Amino acid sequence: MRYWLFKSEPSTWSWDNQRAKGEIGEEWDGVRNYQARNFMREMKLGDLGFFYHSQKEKSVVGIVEVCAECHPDSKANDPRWECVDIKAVRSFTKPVSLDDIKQREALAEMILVKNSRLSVQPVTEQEWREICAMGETSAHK
DNA sequence: GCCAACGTTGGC
DNA sequence: GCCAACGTTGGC
Repeated sequence: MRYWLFKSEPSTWSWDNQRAKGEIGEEWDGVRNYQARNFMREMKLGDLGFFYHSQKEKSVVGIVEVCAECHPDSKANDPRWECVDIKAVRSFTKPVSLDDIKQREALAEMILVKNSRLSVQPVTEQEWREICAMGETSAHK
């Protein structure tokens, strides 16, 4: 099982929009970048991902799960573009900001930091654990 | 709002 | 197949 990060502008598609879809989830449509698409092709059912708000917030706000593997993007009129479906799993009790991430030595090599323009990217297990620990206080397990 | 970094397109 | 021109993203 692998870990990922999905980036979205809240004004286009926010964490609230995503959560409103519940267990059904939603297509991660709109990706028009080969690197990002290729990562989605590698995703498997049950893989987990971070949901990141770009632009003003610049924070990881919650956790999502892949609930449909790669398929054609229903909103694209070009068959090259594909996407997975994801559903919200839970919200962070404390969103983890890009600043927080940059301050951690262990997270300095994240693609989020190194290549800010890639909207779908893999996350290592160590990075996953670190950010989960930062975002979820012990009070909420 | 600016601009650096990165992708894509198309002429040659 | 190269590369200049252009477009987009996202942090600042």
